[in-house]
Amino acid sequence: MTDDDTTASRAGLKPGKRPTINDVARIAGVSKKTVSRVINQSPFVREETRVKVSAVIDDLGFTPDVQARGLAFRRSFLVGLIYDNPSPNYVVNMQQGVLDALRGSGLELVVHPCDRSNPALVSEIRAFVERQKLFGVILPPSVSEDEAVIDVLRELDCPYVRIASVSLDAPERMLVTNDHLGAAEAGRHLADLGHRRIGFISGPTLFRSSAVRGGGLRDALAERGVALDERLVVEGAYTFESGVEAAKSLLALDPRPTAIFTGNDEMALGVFKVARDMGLEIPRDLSVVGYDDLPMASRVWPNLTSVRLPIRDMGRMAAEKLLAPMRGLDPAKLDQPEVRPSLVVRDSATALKP
Amino acid sequence: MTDDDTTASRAGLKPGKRPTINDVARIAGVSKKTVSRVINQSPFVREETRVKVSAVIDDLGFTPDVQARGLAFRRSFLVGLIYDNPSPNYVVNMQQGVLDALRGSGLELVVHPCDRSNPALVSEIRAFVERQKLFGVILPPSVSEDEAVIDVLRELDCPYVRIASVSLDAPERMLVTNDHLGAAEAGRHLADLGHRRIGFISGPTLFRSSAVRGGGLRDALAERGVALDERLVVEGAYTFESGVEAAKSLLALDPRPTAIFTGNDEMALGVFKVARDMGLEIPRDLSVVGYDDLPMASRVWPNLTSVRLPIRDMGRMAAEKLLAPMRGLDPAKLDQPEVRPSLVVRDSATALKP
DNA sequence: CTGAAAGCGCTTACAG
DNA sequence: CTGAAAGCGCTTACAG
Repeated sequence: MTDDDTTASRAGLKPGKRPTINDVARIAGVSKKTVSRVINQSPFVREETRVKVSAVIDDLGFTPDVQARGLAFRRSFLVGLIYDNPSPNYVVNMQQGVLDALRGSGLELVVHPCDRSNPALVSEIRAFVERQKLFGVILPPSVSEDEAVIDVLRELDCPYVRIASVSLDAPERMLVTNDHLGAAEAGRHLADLGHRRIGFISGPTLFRSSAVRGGGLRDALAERGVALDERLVVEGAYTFESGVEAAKSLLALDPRPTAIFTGNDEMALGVFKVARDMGLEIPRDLSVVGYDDLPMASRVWPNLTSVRLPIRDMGRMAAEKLLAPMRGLDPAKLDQPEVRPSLVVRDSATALKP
Repeated sequence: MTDDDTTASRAGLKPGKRPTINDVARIAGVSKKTVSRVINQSPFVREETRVKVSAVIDDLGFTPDVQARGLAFRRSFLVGLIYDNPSPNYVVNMQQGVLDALRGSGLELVVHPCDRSNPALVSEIRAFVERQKLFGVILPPSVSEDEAVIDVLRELDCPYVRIASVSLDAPERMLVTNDHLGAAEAGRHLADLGHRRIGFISGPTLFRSSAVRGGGLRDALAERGVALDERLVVEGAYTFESGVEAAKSLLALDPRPTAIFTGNDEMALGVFKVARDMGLEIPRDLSVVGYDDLPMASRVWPNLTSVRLPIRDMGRMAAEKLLAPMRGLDPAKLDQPEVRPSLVVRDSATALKP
């Protein structure tokens, strides 16, 4: 088949130029408004017309110009991901999940890292959302918990979905992760291994999940008749270094805890380091359970027992909520399974020797 | 100051609606074309006029509509990052570097992971670039080495910058990382520690950097009078698992190598695992040097000696090349320092005991 | 150095 | 169910 056989050349389209809605209309013998209706899946098009126009669209390989549509709609086809989570693994998994949901929708993903300690945070987000007239925004923790940011999105009439460990908004704008459950599993695991003196290195209080995870641990232990000693609770910052500091203070106690649960894996590795420096062997002398199940959890020695959050799935589910109205679905009633963390048992926690 | 004092309300602008070029023109008492000239920094505007118009722009907080500009320019204000590197750390650092350069430019970053083994790779990239009419694209390895992808970008007249360990394109479209140098540093380090039987676990041949790093190692050893035994060279896949397999085969040799250099850190951790399983202690019984200097290099035990690539800087420099024409600069003559990897010496490689 | 007209490729609002 | 007109907010090409 030569170029001259294509519909494009038969219709006398300029080569090298993309076909427009006018070309489709002319060739299909309808008005451009009708083509527009077909593109936008309007029900007010006769089936026969729809088929005819669709055939021309496919034949020409026509795709509507996003800028022109955006200008007319006063809305772009870009989804923003605004995040302040410092873990590369978290960020990349989240991005991939969002992209999973966006695939085939014609929407693209624009990434926007931010820093909540930056005084210009809100004005920068405002400028970003307003300039790009974003189709919608996805907010993982902790920026999802920032009401000043949310206020701006509401004011700009920008759809959003928040991901958080507690319900902060209407169901159609929330994806709640059951962090209480994940921490509870970790707590039960340690209690069932016989541990009674259990240390907890929490995340920073800026993250709602820190308190939720602490609550999950506390409740699970209580369920087993074990009280969480508040003197064994230390606040970390979700970083390796903060894990080191917290572990030093916990392991300097006498008697020291026989097990430590950390709010994330980075801090668990800080515990590993301090234990090694003190000549303690994990898990023989100290059991450790982390949270996040980073790839390195299964690379370090001993392999780290950790709570896994399905981050990629979370990204996908949040994006699906954002797209639901476009697909004629009710985002509040989306049939999404609850996001449940699960404990991945490896070698860093073991039964307490009597 | 009340709302009624603002220029916007004095001029009778509708509240809640963003000011347009027409508002600026009317208030400044010029035509919209003149405002357009000011926005686009045309030299053909009298200084007095420029100042007057700029004042109104600032006063109104006017920012041009990106969709409308995009439609008229036939080009969006989006930079695409197309990548297939599987390392989350690499990806996030690269994104941050690109964003460093984009900050303040009004451009946004659209991420596009891809898979070179996907037969639809080229058509998907074409659709992405064509639909969004990208301002430009940045390509890290290995997709930067894919000529079919580059052909499409050329055909679509989409500016791009490639990042690679060898020069594959004109200087204004290339950021070359001196991987030969990085691997050579690793090689010299091991030779200087007295190692003679040195194993090399390379990356996949699909990555040009694999061969370049091997060459750097070989040349540095030769420089020290040490020959790289080709029987001690094994191809890995840049994954932990492939590092495990490669390490098994290398450490089963008799005599086994006294040191192993790996094409990346992931594979180095595979070596750690095998050594541990075999009862070999690093660095006493085996020295290991990695490449990438992932965050976990300083978390594992012993801390991993590794070659660091300034990935974030690379992202920034590549993006600066892409933006140079917009800033009236010549991208080929940009004053960018050469990208030089550097060896970060830690504890995983030590002097060979006689 | 400045401006009135036409156009970028779509959609909304209104008719029929 | 379908269409002609006007508009989204900018820029290009042409005058002056």
